[in-house]
Amino acid sequence: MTGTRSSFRAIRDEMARRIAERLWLPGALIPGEEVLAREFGAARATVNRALQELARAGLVERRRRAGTRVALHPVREARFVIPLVRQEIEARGAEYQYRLLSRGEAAPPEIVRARLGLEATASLVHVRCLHLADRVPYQFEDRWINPDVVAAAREADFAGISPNEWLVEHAPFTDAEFTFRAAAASAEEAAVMQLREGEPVFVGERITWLGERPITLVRMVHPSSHRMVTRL
Amino acid sequence: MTGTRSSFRAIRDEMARRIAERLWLPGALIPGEEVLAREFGAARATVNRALQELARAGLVERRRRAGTRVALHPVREARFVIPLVRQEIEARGAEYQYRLLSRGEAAPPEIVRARLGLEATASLVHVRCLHLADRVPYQFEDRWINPDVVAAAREADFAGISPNEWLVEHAPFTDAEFTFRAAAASAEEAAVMQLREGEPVFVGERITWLGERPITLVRMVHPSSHRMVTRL
DNA sequence: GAAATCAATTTGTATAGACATAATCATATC
DNA sequence: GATATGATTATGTCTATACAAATTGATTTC
Repeated sequence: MTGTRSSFRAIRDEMARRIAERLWLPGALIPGEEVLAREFGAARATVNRALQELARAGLVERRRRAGTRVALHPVREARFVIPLVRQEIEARGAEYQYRLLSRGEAAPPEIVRARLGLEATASLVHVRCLHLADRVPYQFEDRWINPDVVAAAREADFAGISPNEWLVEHAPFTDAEFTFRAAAASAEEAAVMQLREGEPVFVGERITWLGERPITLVRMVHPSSHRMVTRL
Repeated sequence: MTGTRSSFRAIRDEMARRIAERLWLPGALIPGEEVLAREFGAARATVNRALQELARAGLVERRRRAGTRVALHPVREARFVIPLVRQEIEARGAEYQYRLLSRGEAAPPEIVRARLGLEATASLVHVRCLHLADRVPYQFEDRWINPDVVAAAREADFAGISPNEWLVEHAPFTDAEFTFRAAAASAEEAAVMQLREGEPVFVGERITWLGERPITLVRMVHPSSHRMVTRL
């Protein structure tokens, strides 16, 4: 193939094709970087970059000295973009509205201790609000903020700006954990979202940390019409 | 910082720290690669690699000639690993069981045409089965396979091996679309999963293609105790 | 036969240098 | 003033080379 216009993209795609078309069978050892570099008429570093991308995508597994082999069970991973609710709604061409439902401070141990791993004495800022798309409830946000990390949260006015967006501006994070599941709407959720109690809802939860310190826990409740989609 | 042990990881993490701690503010232009290379005592290529990773993670935005700036709205993305059901169950230390419920061929237009975009005449292999963890229903799998792409699916014996695993072995794919949502259990789903009708279930759907040609559509139904979790 | 040791091999990473590419800014032209 | 043009500059990519790190396989030692 010498003479072909090479680039790590072209090489990566060609190798992905060979895997997809089973020219390189699952579990099989593929040629070493030097051999491939000669075949593609490129430097080893270029082939290396292509292979590293395939490895990151889960198509191949690489080990020093052992070489590179086609993944037996392509443990593919799906990536979901997590935008701001407002952007998500506006991207659909819908009108965005925001409504603050309640705001307070509390320290329920099942949140403070069990979920965030904080001392039982720590009190948290608690905000409940609703995001609407074309005047229909889109997401109910139930959020707890740790003011020991984000002191300004005590004074923040969440009537005009959602805690979602406020935190993006004021509280950088280094780590996050996402959970998604189905649940039955509680009486409160049903009332707020204009659903019947017990109706299925799609629930996302996110905890974020700055280093070791938890910043915020948020529970996001969507009606069952909500879909989370991604393309690999 | 010359003299510090450098590596693209160390440089990447140091820059991530500066962003997290707001030494580099959102929207701000950060120094160019050459300057950073001098500061870190590394080659420009090394700084480049570090910056590319930060860009991929969504922490910075880079444009030729314009330079690199800290992302204003870190549109973070969550990555979910999609393993085989069996691996998922065994990874929890639970006993895996598989049960074939039905197997046939049909061509319902709402699947053939509307979902897969095939000619109305195309008939599909239809498999329904159940995956159990410690003898409790874990996932109900309702799958349609396009035998025009995977001819062997017509003869495959799905009593011993789940279509899930069979397809991984026999049908490579190049593209996939994932959808997740909450729904109410249908009468059939409730019966199979030992739930009450209308109870919330967590539903995943996946369509895969080989090039332009659809391979399979699968609907995966989990009880509402199911959680899909990821970190960062 | 089991354990320890060592050499060989493959990927991982760093580097300097080069050119490509895209976008910006200033300038010239209509 | 609006539009084209071109120089400039920061990032994008490739190359050749070098050494590091991990792991295998063979060899030696007990």
